[in-house]
Amino acid sequence: MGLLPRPLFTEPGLSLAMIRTADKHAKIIEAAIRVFSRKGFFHARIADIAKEAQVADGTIYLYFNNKYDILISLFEEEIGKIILEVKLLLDSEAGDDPRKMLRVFALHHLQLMDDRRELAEVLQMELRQSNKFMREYRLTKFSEYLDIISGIVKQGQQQGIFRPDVLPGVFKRAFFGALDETARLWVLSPDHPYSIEETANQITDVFIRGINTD
Amino acid sequence: MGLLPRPLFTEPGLSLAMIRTADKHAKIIEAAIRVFSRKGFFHARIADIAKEAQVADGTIYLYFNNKYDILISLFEEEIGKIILEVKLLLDSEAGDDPRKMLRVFALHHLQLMDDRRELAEVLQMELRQSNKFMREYRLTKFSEYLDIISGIVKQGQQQGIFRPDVLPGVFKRAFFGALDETARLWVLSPDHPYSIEETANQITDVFIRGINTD
Amino acid sequence: MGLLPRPLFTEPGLSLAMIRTADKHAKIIEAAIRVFSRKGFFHARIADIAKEAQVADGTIYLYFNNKYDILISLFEEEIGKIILEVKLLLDSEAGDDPRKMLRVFALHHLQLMDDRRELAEVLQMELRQSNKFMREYRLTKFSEYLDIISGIVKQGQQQGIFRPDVLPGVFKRAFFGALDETARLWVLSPDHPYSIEETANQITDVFIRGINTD
Amino acid sequence: MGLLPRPLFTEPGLSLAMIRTADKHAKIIEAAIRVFSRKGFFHARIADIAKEAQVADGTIYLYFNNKYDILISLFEEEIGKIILEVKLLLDSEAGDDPRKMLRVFALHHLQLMDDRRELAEVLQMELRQSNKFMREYRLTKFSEYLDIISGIVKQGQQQGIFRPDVLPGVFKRAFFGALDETARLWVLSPDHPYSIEETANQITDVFIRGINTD
DNA sequence: CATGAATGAGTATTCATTCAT
DNA sequence: GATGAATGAATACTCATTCAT
Repeated sequence: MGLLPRPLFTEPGLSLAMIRTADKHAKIIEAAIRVFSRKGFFHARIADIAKEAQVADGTIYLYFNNKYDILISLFEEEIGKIILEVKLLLDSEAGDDPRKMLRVFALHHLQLMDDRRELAEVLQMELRQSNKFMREYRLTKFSEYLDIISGIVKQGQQQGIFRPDVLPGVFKRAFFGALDETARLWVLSPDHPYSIEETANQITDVFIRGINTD
Repeated sequence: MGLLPRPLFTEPGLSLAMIRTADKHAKIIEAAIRVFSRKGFFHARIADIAKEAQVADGTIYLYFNNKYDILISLFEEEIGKIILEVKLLLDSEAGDDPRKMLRVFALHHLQLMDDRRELAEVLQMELRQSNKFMREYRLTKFSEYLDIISGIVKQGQQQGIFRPDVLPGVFKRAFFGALDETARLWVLSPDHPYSIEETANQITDVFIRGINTD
Repeated sequence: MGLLPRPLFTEPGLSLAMIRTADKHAKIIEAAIRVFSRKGFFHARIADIAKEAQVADGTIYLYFNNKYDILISLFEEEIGKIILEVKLLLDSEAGDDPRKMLRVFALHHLQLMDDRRELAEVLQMELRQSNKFMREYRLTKFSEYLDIISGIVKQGQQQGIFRPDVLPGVFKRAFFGALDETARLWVLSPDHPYSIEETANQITDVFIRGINTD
Repeated sequence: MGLLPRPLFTEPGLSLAMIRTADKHAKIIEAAIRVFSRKGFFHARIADIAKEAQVADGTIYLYFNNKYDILISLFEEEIGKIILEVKLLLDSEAGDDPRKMLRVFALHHLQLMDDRRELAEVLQMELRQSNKFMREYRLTKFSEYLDIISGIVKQGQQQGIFRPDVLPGVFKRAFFGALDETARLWVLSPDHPYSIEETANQITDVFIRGINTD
């Protein structure tokens, strides 16, 4: 590294075609986020997504098996990105302090839901709605996201900072649920009375006090 | 005339027709809960609900304006019942202790979600899913349900038991979200590793420690 | 005759029940005229007619076999009345002059269509629309109405006033069609530029000149 | 490049796609004429028209907005064609003689109604039936058709052949009504006792004598 | 006779998906 | 790969008619 980076499009194994392909795939996902957030999954039409992505209806089926596959892919890919983001942030900003880590996680989650309103709506709405269909699918990335929380808890317990009798598997759901239900309010009524930081701190405070030893 | 007591069914406000009407209405709501939980709102057919309720398709439209109206009615009526239940329980079992009250609320919520799995699924799924459509509707009953929590918090703050800097409006969402996300897991995978009581206590412990003064 | 007329309701064979029956029958026909004219036959609902007639839906089926039967009855009865009216008028006002008779017929027809707008609409619209179904039915009264015209023509030919080579069976349709198409315009756009008398005269003038000998 | 002539199907304004599109549109209109004439507008099912046109149900909605739009398009297009036809015929066969023109118009109208029985039925039936709905629509083509008649009358009046006191706006409706009511009989009972030519002449005779100066 | 709640057959329209070009 | 015209299955809702009261 440090030498001239090879231009992306000449890199072996990443042909022009593959880039174009990746482009279309991404364009469709992005279009789907906008359309799903605007109309909801069921009321969104493939034609809407195609128009938004500036491709033909049929083109979508070159990249996805069916409408539902777009939703699943969207979830896994976007949550995948979020996981990378939050892990990076935890490394760079929270040091080894589990309390700080929970704070960083909470703030990041709420900020994300506020910054990327359309994505938030899709994750909020459809993640739940689709319970029924999600049963078959393993939402592996979503589990991975929740496991960041339980990981923090375990680390805090090993450090003796968090009470050992708290079940990490219960805590992760409670913590995530608390954050997400709060964010859901914002999606519904965008003018929130308290700032994101304030809210994130309020919630984290309660949970940290709740889990601290002594 | 005048001597004979009027037969019960002519008593104003409770005619036979009204009883029959109430019956059908309830039968349809109950059928809808089962069908929505089985297939989800969008995949549920009016014909399915009619069959399940043992009425003709058209009969449903004598009691509800449209498919969506069934969902809304179902919400408001069922949550209305839950509110009555939990308020009664708080009165009879929690005395004036806000900590006890949170515990009772949590246990009741989780138990309900576990006992009435089908209703739980509908509330879980469709409450979220329908964000899009709910915007127009005021989910008044749902707000009322959440306000029970903030009411408890305020009472605790007045008694000096809970920290005054906790925002009841944030706490109510966090607490509800924590409970509901936990219950959601059970709806998806019914075999939960920990008992309901244990889980309810874990969550309430965290929140009570988190909100307690000192 | 000349003696006291027996009151209708005591006349043997015309019981109170029969009168009430006749009342309901008439009320329904009148309601149907209003509703059909407002919405057209197909869009009119039995419930609309029942409401307009202030009877229960089911009551209609005590007096008519089905929706279509109302339309047919309406036609035959109303046209029956019109025939009586116009024949009376011809007797009293046209003497034995076939030219005068055509004039009276034309004026009466146009005036009727103008005075009873709702009936006019039904006759105009549905008479045509229902071609398909009318095929089975013999619209005997309608034929009788047209035959008044051909009767006049024949009389005029016998008197040597009208050309003998005019076919009465063709003339009757042409004359009626001319009047009715004119009236149809009024039903559509009620503000007609010329008076009814003027229009009736214009049309009759053309036809009388057209059929007069030399 | 540049030497070879562009293949026909890339010629702007007449692509293969456009030809195919025109085909389908026409096929559907033709099918609709047959089906509407057989069953009437209201009893005709979209599925019937699709089957008759040998396309899928959904295909119809690529060319028309809804069922009613098919009827309107059918009217305007078919009457448009008839107008062209009759104008051509008037030019080639009637010279400048308004009497001859009326004769040509009458014969053409009756012949058309006889030759194209199915179209005749639709125009007869539905044109009337749909009064109610037609009010919103301007039946521009139909007006144009009637205006051919009033145009002839005006021309005759300018030439001093027709009486100046005849109102062209009344005459056009009377003449059309006479022809159309006659044709309606044939649609109902196809075996007409007199030939088309004879009937056309009878009617035109009456009207020409009726409108001639002295 | 009168009622009106209940019935269930009937259908226009939508839209995910395919496939010939 | 890309297109978008064509497909046809799927379904909420209406309303004429019946019949128990």
